[in-house]
Amino acid sequence: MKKKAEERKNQILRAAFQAVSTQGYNSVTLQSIADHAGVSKGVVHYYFDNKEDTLSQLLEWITNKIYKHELKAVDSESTPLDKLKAYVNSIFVSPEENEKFYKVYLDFLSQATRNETYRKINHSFYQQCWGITSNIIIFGQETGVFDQSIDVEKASKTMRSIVDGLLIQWLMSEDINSHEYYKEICYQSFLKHLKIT
Amino acid sequence: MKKKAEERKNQILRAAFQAVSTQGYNSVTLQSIADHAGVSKGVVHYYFDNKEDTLSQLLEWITNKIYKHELKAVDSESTPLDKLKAYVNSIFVSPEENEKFYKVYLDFLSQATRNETYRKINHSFYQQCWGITSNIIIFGQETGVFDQSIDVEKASKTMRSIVDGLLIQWLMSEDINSHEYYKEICYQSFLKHLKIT
Amino acid sequence: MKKKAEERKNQILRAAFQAVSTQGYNSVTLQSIADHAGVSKGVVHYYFDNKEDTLSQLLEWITNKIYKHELKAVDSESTPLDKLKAYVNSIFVSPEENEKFYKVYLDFLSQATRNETYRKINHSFYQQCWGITSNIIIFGQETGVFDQSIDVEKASKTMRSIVDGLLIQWLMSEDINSHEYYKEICYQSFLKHLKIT
Amino acid sequence: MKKKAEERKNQILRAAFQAVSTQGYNSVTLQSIADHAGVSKGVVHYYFDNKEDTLSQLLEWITNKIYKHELKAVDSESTPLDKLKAYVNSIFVSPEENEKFYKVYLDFLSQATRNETYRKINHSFYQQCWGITSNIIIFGQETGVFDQSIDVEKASKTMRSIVDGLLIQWLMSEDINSHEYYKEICYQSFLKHLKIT
DNA sequence: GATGAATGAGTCTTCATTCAT
DNA sequence: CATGAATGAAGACTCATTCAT
Repeated sequence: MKKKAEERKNQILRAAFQAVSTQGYNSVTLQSIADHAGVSKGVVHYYFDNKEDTLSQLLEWITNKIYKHELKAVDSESTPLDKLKAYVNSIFVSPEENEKFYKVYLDFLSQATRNETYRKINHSFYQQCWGITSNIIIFGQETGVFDQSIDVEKASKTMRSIVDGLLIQWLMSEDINSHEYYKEICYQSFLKHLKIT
Repeated sequence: MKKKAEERKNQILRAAFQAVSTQGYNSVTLQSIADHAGVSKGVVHYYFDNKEDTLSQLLEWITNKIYKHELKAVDSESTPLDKLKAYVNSIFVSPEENEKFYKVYLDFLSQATRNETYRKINHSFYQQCWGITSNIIIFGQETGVFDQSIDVEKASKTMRSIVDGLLIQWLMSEDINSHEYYKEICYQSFLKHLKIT
Repeated sequence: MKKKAEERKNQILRAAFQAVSTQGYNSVTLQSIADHAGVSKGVVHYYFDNKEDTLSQLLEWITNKIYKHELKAVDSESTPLDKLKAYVNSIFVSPEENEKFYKVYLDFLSQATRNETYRKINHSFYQQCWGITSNIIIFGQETGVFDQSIDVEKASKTMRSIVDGLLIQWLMSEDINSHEYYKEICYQSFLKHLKIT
Repeated sequence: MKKKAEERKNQILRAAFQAVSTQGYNSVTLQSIADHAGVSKGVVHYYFDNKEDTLSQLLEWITNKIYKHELKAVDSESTPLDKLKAYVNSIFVSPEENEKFYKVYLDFLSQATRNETYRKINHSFYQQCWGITSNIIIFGQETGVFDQSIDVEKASKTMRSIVDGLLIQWLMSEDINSHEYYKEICYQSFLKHLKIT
């Protein structure tokens, strides 16, 4: 029985993701989420306390999915450079995916500036992201591929900032097909930053 | 008479900035903007067509102010490195100022993903920002301070992404006093990126 | 379930009729309609798209009711003259009823001059009214009671104009008790017009 | 000085007529009336107490103008039949004029059902209209052109109802070019009613 | 568990009216 | 006299939330 409830929640979260991505955090209605999920409005309230609860669980769910996706990609490679490449590839998936996710993610960032719950969830996500790059950098330093003088913490923050910042610029650009171009900038910036010797 | 109207609009835009920064783009009400400006609700409608008009003019006004502020800071220095330093200083003004502006700015970024008007205004802002760093980089290359091989366009995008990305991470951090720390990361990342010779 | 919704809509339309009759088309508020129906404001919006939708459905509902009432009265008689008499009786029901309906009807006529939806609904109503009198006239001509030379279409238009025009004059008169007098004028005008032989 | 004020008021009333005809009684704003008159909003309030005062003076002004127009037309003819013809002609002036006036007039009728001031003004207008036809009928009876048995009061009411009713039907028709047709119906109905011998 | 009818708080928006200049 | 800036009351509409079925 528990399983069924879990599935139901996932179904609603998936629907919520679609709905928020299309309509935006503030324009989205519980009715619209219910419609996307193919259930009635009451169901959403049955599985979630209220609108904010629904959406904060969505943030947790989606950031966790993204993190796992990135982690898996990095783990499946064995050299620092391959891991770095895999990381960038796992982030710049496709214009469609990135657009959908970053629209929602920007909404949450915007909310998080004034909502402690969201802020904390997002902070955890950042820590996970920093963790991935930290591991890559340390591994690279240990194997002599990356510059020894790099401050791991600082570099991780810079790398995350490049990812977020570039994808935001891409979203704001007039040309959605510049996706590949921004991906390139990201990877080259990473390399430059880690001063490959 | 025209002057008075212009002042009135600025007064309302200042109030709107305060109100949006505190309450957020979507929670802000025209009533609250009017309250912040110390005028009646009707006045806002007298000077602006509607809520969206008010807020899009706010975005234009605030990004323009920020751009001019950065430009002035950079122009007042004469060497590439001083200009770079001045640019970073003009961005990382103070925790209070940065928090206020970036809260509002994130709100607008979030809106811009689904609103062409906002997107365009923000795109113009980006072009202005890219322009500032491009000039610094080219100047540095001409004077032999920065690496000749740097792709100016790409570097400018990376630099803007570092600024945005770091300030977002700073906003999300638990420690608002890490402002100085993030500023440092920004400057060091810039230097590393321009491969000072 | 469908039936309940239908009843609810009728309940609201009845309430809307009362409200419009009392306050007038433009002064009526959805709140007032809700009050008259003994429901909350939201209910009206639940069953109708918006104010105009509510009121245009009211126009359709009320004109249809009037038409059916007139038709039934005429159908229950068997001679042309009796039908004519029944028609007049079905129109001039009582001062209270006529006042209530014609106040609302004048409101809609006034709206219909600038609103295609209302104009069309009202045009349909006119066609139904013309149909009733046309049938009476043709029946009268066939049975040799009415003048053969009467142009059925023209006569129907004149007859409807006499009904509308007289009831408007009655509404504008200082003496609401002149109802019977205006009814008499109507019937006599009809007879004169059909040149009873 | 008095003359200038009178002209000013007329200028505003003319503007109000245009504005009401286009936008409707309830949609019209004092701003729009001021715009049509080419003056500022304040001016309207200077010459009229408030919106209702403006519009009730408009009703008086416009009905008076119509009455004088009809009276003049009738007075310029010398035989009963010519007077009757002239009366119809003075009413069915042109599609444009009739449309403009009857839109406004229907608005006022609709208001008059719940506003004593308007009702009285309109009742006076009706008395004037009845007066015109009464005179024609009596003149026709005296000269032996019309049926002696006609009840003058009743016939006048019927004749006014035919005018109002037909013009309303014409306004509601899909074909605004049927103007001539409705005029014909009006004249023929009048003749039929007065039983020309 | 699921549905969707009902509620009502909260906002934008319009506009008559006032009044200082 | 004329202007138009300012006010604020009023109303349509949205939607999260509740709850009876």
